[in-house]
Amino acid sequence: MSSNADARPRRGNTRQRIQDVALELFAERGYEKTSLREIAERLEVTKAALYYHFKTKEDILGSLFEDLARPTDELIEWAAEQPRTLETKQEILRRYSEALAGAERLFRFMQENQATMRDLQAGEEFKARMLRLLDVLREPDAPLTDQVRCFSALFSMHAGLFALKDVEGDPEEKRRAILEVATDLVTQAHSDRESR
Amino acid sequence: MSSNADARPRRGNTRQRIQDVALELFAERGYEKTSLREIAERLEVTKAALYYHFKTKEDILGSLFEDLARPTDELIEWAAEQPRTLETKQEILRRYSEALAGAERLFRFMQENQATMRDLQAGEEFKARMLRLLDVLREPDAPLTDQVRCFSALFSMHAGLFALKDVEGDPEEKRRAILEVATDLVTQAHSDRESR
Amino acid sequence: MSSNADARPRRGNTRQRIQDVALELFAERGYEKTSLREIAERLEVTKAALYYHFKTKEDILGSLFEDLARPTDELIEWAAEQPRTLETKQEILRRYSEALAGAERLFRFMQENQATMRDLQAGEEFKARMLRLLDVLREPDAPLTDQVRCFSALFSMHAGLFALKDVEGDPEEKRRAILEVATDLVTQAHSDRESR
Amino acid sequence: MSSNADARPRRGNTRQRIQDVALELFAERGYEKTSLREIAERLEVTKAALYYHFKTKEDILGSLFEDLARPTDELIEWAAEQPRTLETKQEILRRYSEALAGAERLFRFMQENQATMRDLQAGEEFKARMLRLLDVLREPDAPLTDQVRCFSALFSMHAGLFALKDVEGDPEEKRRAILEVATDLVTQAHSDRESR
DNA sequence: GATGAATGAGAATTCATTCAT
DNA sequence: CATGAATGAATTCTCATTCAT
Repeated sequence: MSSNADARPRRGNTRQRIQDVALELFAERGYEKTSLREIAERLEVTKAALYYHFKTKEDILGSLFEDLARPTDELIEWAAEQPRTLETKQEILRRYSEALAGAERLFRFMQENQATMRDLQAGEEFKARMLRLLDVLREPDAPLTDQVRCFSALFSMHAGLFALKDVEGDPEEKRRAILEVATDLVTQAHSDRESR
Repeated sequence: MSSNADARPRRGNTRQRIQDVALELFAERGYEKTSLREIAERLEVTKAALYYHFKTKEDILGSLFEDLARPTDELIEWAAEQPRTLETKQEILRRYSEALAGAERLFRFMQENQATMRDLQAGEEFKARMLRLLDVLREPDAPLTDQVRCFSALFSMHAGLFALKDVEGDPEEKRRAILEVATDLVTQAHSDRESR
Repeated sequence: MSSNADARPRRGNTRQRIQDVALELFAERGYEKTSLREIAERLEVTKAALYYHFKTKEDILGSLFEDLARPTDELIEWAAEQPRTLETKQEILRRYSEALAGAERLFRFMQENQATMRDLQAGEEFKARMLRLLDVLREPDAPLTDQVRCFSALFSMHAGLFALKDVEGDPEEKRRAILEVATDLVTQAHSDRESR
Repeated sequence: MSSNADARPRRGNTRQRIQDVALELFAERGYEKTSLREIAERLEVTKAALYYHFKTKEDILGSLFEDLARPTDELIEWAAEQPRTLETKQEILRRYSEALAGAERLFRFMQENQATMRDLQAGEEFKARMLRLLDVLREPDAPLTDQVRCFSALFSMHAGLFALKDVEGDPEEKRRAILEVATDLVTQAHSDRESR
């Protein structure tokens, strides 16, 4: 019988707690403006303790991506193998929307710290993934507007995550609205194919 | 014979040059990662010279907004006074697209440094402007999806500015494609009004 | 044979050493004219080390007060509880004179950096203490001259600490002479009470 | 017809105005904490203008002493020539008290910025004057206590200038009270001479 | 009698990182 | 698994001062 079910969960989970607090602060105040001191203080450990668990500051961020972006990664992997049908595309969006919702803070962080992401290893990787996803959605020889539509669909899903924060109602409802619009865009882009 | 042909061209333009270099670096490397030392070095002046022209680092950024975002400001002002017709909305997008193109680096900067913008005075102001613009485009009692469409239109215009950079072809063509998609979205949102 | 006889004696005493050197320099050259660089250099540590031990420059000074002015504080506490007899007053002066001698450099510092003290937290606190001490010595309804005498007694004790430095003889003898004059003044002020 | 009788008295008096504002700020916030920028701003001129009138910051302060401390200087000159009678001493105190009142801000400044004064030329000079004044008051072979009394008298007059500020009543009355106490002290010191 | 533009030196402070214990 | 103590490099900013105009 484990000793502390809901008591202060200290112990093997320090790594986890660092990640939690780090993500919270990174998302809240930005990567550069969050210092390791702050993270350590909020956790009531010393800065040196952080270095026991992670090699560098960038590493902490990296670990967040590894842990939180994996579902997204798998989704993209899966998507790349599907046939390029409309149904597939729609399903991809549906799943991507959920993936985003599941790691909201992380994606919000990315959205708001793009300049920072650019020279972080995790940033490069993420950008590559996005492009692969885009490649699944769009038709290479489609007119520019349709390409934009696909891009727009993706981007709106990202941005919607937090930009609609101070707009209105129930988050889940909003998510579905965004998904609907994105699906519309991709559908339209897909349909244009035939009329060419 | 004029005294300094190519000698130190230290005329009244230093302030301008600071702004130029600052915007360049801010956009390129991000606000926090750009130090005043770098700006000064690139200009071959001392850091103190920057402080002769601007009170703080934030002030430099602020001045960029004042100078570059004014056309946008005036556009929004104008937009707020127009009747809420479809044509108006389309015209607004058209003009906004141009305004964005005219201050591309600045808007790219904003897009990529949102976390930073959040606690800058200029950030607050900009956000407020965006919301006003959104208010002109959307119908307050429209269904959520239509609201999202309007938001999406705006956001895609911003993001498109630079996110399409590493995608393809002629910038002007891309801009028009983005504008077209945005217009579609707003048009669709507007038209839904009747079918309610 | 212990490992570092005269090697870097970098034990737990750094904080102390900072305080020592800081007080020395603050008293010698004034608070503003003493830079953290100087303190660090004289200690052969880096500036950052100072910040490990103290949050700010003002904090270093604050800590000196906390450590050195405590005896004085306790004395004032004690004084406030005594009956307002002449004997008490004399005893207070006697003790205060000793307290001053025990933290000579600190009081000299205060005396010579009043302008600085004014906007330091420690300054406010000290002033409040002085007024409380004065309140114990003087009779609230005594004539103005007697109030001045009490104030003068106190002030002379402070100033004497260092102003007599370049005057003459044995410090301890001087201290006693100052105390005697101060006692005279307070005694006179107290005696006047009856003749009113 | 003169153009500006009571209008902004600009013109030949800038030097004066600099001195006024400088003294005001020096006394208010301390010498080091007062920057030339502040002085210039309050005068609505540029820093460079200050340098037209004074060679350095220290020079501004120096000029204040030259202008304001001259009466004191003359007094001391005069005092040094008088016979060493009790009446003389009393007269000296009386005059000195008035001299102090006439340049209150300057003396307050000195009192509160002793650490600064120490390495200013004006500081050295002033200290020398004080010692000469002290030499006129005290008897060289008097017991230590009596020497202290003289010193105390002088010092109380200085300190009283502003330390009694937050104590009570009418300034002029306070000045007289201080003078009275100082006179008492010197008288006592003088009288002891006989009883030796 | 002043300004506009700049500089060189230096201030306080913060940060990511290291390492012996 | 962690801390205490420290560092080196950087950062933003301020100051007294200079000088051509």
